[in-house]
This record gives sequence, C-alpha cells and structure tokens, in this order.
Amino acid sequence: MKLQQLRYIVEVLNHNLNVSATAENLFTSQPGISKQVRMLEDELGIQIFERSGKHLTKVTPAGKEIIRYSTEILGKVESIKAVANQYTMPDQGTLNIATTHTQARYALPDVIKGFIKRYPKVSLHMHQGTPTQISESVVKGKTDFAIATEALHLYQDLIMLPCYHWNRSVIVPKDHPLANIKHLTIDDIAKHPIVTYIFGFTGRSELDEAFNAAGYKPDVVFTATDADVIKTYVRLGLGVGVIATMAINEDDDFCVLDASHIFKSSLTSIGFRKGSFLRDYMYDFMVRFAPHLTRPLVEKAIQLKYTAEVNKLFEDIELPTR
Amino acid sequence: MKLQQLRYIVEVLNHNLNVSATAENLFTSQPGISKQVRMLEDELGIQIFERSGKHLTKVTPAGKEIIRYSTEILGKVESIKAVANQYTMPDQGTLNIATTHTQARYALPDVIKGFIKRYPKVSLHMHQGTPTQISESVVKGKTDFAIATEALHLYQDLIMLPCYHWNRSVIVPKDHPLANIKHLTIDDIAKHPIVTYIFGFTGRSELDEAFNAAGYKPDVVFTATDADVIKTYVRLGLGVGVIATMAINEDDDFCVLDASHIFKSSLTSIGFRKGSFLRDYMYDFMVRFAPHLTRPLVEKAIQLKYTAEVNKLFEDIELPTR
DNA sequence: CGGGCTTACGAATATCGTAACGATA
DNA sequence: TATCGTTACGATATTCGTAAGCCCG
Repeated sequence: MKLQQLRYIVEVLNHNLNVSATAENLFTSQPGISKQVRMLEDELGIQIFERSGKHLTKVTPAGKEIIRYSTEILGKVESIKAVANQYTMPDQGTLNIATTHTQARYALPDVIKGFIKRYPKVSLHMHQGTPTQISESVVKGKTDFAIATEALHLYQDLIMLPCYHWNRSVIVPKDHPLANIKHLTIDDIAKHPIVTYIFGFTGRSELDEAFNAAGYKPDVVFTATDADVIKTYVRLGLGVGVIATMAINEDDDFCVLDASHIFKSSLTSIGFRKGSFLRDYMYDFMVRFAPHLTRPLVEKAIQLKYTAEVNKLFEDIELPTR
Repeated sequence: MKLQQLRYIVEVLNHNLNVSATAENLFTSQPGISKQVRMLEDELGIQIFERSGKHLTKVTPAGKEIIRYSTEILGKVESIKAVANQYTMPDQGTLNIATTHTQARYALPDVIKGFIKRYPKVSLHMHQGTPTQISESVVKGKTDFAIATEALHLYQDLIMLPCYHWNRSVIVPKDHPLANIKHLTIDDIAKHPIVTYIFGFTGRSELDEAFNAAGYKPDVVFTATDADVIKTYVRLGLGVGVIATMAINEDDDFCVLDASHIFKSSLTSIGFRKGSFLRDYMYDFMVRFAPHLTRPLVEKAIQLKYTAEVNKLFEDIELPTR
C-alpha cells in the first residue's frame, strides 16, 4: 500500500469517478492512476470502485470505508509536513481562507492587513464561494479556514468557532417613501419589493424567518451574493435593500435605517478541519479575527468531539457585535 | 514521504533508537532503514532524531509530534487492511489477545473454546504479560485486545470497557489454624504471613487497601503473578493464600474461605486501541466474554472521547460477578 | 576494540509516460 | 463515434542488500 494509491482513490472520488479528469488535475497520466488503483485493489483483494465495462460507476461499500480512512491518513500526512515547517520556518508558509464575499470585502480587510504586516512571508490566498463550497473546500483540505455565516454547521468534520454577531440595515434611495420614517417596522418593509442576499448566503435565513413570523411572504425581487451588487440595484430603484450593517460605507448615498430590532442577529463563525495541525500563524490569525479565540481556548475546543460541547465552551463568552 | 519511512521512524523509537535491532526485527537491512530515515528528514527539512556522532541519542520535539502522527497513520493503514479482509473473508483473520495469567487460565478458556469453534479460521494468539506490557502491546498495535484488572486506565489511547467484578478467597492448608474458622475477618488474616499476587497484578491494590484501612501492614512473605504458583507455596505452609475466587478448582485440597466481605471487589476490563477498526469476529469475541458488551453498545463507546464518558455509559448496566 | 551508524555501489523492482487497444453511451 | 478506461512497453527512479568505512563509548 502506497500513500500515492490512497491519494489517487480519494481524488478519483473527488472527481466524480472520472479518472482522466483526476489525472489532469494531478498533473499525471491517466493510465498511471488507473494502474495504481487497480494494484491497490489487487493488494487488498477487494474492489474499491464498481466498473461497468471500462467505466467507473460507483464506490463499493468497502471502498467508502477505505476512502474515509485514506482521507484521514492524507490529512495526517499534511499535518506532519506542517509540523516540520512550523519548526523550520515558523513565519513562513501558506494560509488559505475560504469565505464569502461579505466577509472578504467587509470583515477581513483590516485583519488581513495586520496579518500580512506581521507575517510577510506567509502567502495568503482567498477562495470565494458559496457557504457549501467553502465548507467542502476545508473538509477536503484545500483550504485551512472557512469563514461564513451559514451552512458550516452541517459538516461533522469541521470544528466551528463563533466569531461575532452582526445585524442588518435597510437601505433606500434618499427620495424613497421609507427614507424619512422614524421607527422602522417589518410592516413598513413588507410593503415594498426587497433586494437582498441570495438564499443560503450571509444570514439570509434570519431574514426569511422574520417575515414568516410576521405573517408576510416577502416580495424579494432581486438577490445577489454580495452587498455591492445589491446596492447598485437599490440605486436603480428596484426595491428596498436589506444588507449587513457592516457592508455600509460612510460615503454611501443612501438613507440607512437600522434594522437590528427587526431581524435576529446572525453569527459568523470560523471553521477548520478536525485533526489538522494548526500553524502558529494560524492561531494568530484567529485571534486577530476574533480576539476571544485565544490559543488556549481554541486548543480546548479542538479536544472536544461534538459541536454541542464546543458551543457549551463558548456559552459564557461574550461575542462582539458589528 | 513514504509509508515505509513512517513505519521505520516509529519502529526505531520502539526499539530505543537502536537501528540495528529495528532492522533485525523488521527483517530488513540496517543501512536501508538508516537511509530512509535520513531521506525523510531531508524531505521534511528537519531532524527527527538527534545524533551524537553516529549514534541516535534522542528524539527531537518535532520528531515526537511527527512520530505521533505517523503512529496514527499506520493504525489507519491497518484499519484499511482490516476493512478489506472483513469484506473478503469475514470469518478469517487473526485475533491477538494480551492478558495476564489469571485471565488466560481461569476467565478465558470457556470463551475461547466457543470462539474457535465458531471461527475455526481465525488464528488466535495469547500474549501474556504484566498489565503494563499488555497495555503497551495494544497501544502499539501488536495486539487487538487487552484484558486485565489493573493499569489499563493509564493509557489515553485505549478504550476500556468494564467486563465483570470478581472477589477474593483465602486458601489455607486443611490443618491450618484458620481452617475451621466460622466468620473470617481481616484481623484473622493479619495474624498470618500472606502469599498473594505480585504488586501491579490482578487487583493487588484492593488487597493492600483493605489492610491499610484496618490499620495493618500485611506481612506478605511471597508474591507471584499467578494463582497456581501461589497455591504451591500455600501447600508448602508458607502462609495464607489470597487469590481470586475464580482461580479455585473444585478438586483443590485446600480449605477455601470466602473473603468477598473483606476485600473490595475488583473490576476486569477489556480494552482496544482508539480508532482501530474492529472485525465482526472481534465484536463477537467481546460479547462472548462479557454478554452486556453488545455491538451497538461498544459502537457507542467508541464514539466517546473521554474515559469518564465511557464510564457513564456503563453506569446503569449491571456487571456480572464471578 | 566492538557495537552501531553512514557511505558506496550494484541488482532488482517499481513508477510513470506514451502509444495502441477496447468498450460504453 | 467520441469519450474514457485498460493493456503494453520502454525509460527512469527508487529501493534494498552487501561490503566497506568511521565514530563513540
């Protein structure tokens, strides 16, 4: 059994059982992978993939278990490399952050500015995507951190730590009927078409919840993944914008109405893969992003097995609101 | 990085940093290991072992972490093989049991008799040793199960499940002053020299505890690891024997006095390595040895992280006493 | 000076890529 | 018929064992 063989079966599965695509992605030849997979199967005396003729069609039950173990093995191999790098060049390495537009654009810039100043030799890569893509990217070990507001809790292999709460604001053009309202209510908003985040993004579910609770079916006429696009369409008069308060700039030419009393606040979390070795600078990144995530606290959280236990750990900690 | 390299560094550590001994044990050449170790160090860019001249003297801090990850990796590699074997030949394989003389001689024979009848193709190996040796053997993956009464709880990487309680009896020659006593007390025993298990074996600590609590310093004149030897010396008139009740045969020519009211009962447990894949026949072995250890219960225990949680799981289960 | 690690070197083996083949949808 | 996996084969690397060298206790 070779590590490469394990790598191959994992990657073949990650590429929907398409060996050619896998080969291309790994910069190697397709027959090479094919042969190694077969050799592993021969050695173990069991099929990992089912074949119809010469196409891989599905993963056998045994294959599923084997691939799960293989993934864990490869993760630990990465950890060994990380340990070595930690000792040889503690301030050098790579940091891959998977996150949504909202975080990348509004929450992270200051943190990252400070971080790259302290660690100029760490090369930083931002991967934008949907919350689902973000989570999977971390689970598969392609990125180190997931930062998002939704969907992260669905993955059992992620350790998720709460970072901060945030609220929404309503934005309307200055000549809009709502512009000069004194106390905004959900009834006011419900009278107008709404422009907001696409479903599954940036705390969208809290918005739907509030409308449902008030007995409204919101007239969402336009959705986007990010506040910048939403603002553009609010400017065009498409409707009332509902965006994260932190996405509002000083010099925006809108009327901004706080809506923290209307919608429940959302929680942004940072997550990483269970069992992965964290470099010193990764601990430092976390504490920069969320000051309460001190190294001892994070290390304590790593020890825990269930999300429920992690949540309990943070019960008494007051999270900032932005 | 190769699996073999990881195997080598782990084994070199297991052989007290003696590469030659490691090579002999692994049936390979010493220079081969030496070279692979060095190549791994070169690849990682870090020393795993410290050398004084050409001798390996100690493990570096980084090396310790790397070897810990390597051990986990190798364990999972074994799990992959076990998964494959489980599917190809569910009733065939190996079962290595590490245990003490007491268990091997008195508790296990019936279980094993039934087991080999059901699984004639599973080759069974018994490894006798001290509780410490037993635990280490399982931790290192040399054996599948540890069965013992003491010391198992000290190892964090073992999952330990309680099996049964047992009590002690006092044995004396038929012409001994204690032979015809009606109600045995600790004061009676304390008047005589004692022959019992060696320290660290077979619930020896409960014996010492009872004497201490009663304010006695027991006059232990002879100790052994097993009841057979103890019996021999009791026969010679060396003193009063205190042994596990289950170690008494029908046809022993002793006067046997139950001592369950004098010494706290001891608990025998079965343990296996965290994260190891258990074959079907291993689950079956456990349930044969301790009927309350059903597969669902064991699987639940495997999920838990801390010994305290495991103990809680067994709180409401009544264990047999033998 | 003896046990024990490293270096050197050659034989056996494994890996990987190209090219040709075969099967499925 | 096009896409995709398998087989065949040769060039290149890697591994492993033997033999010789060297260092510490």
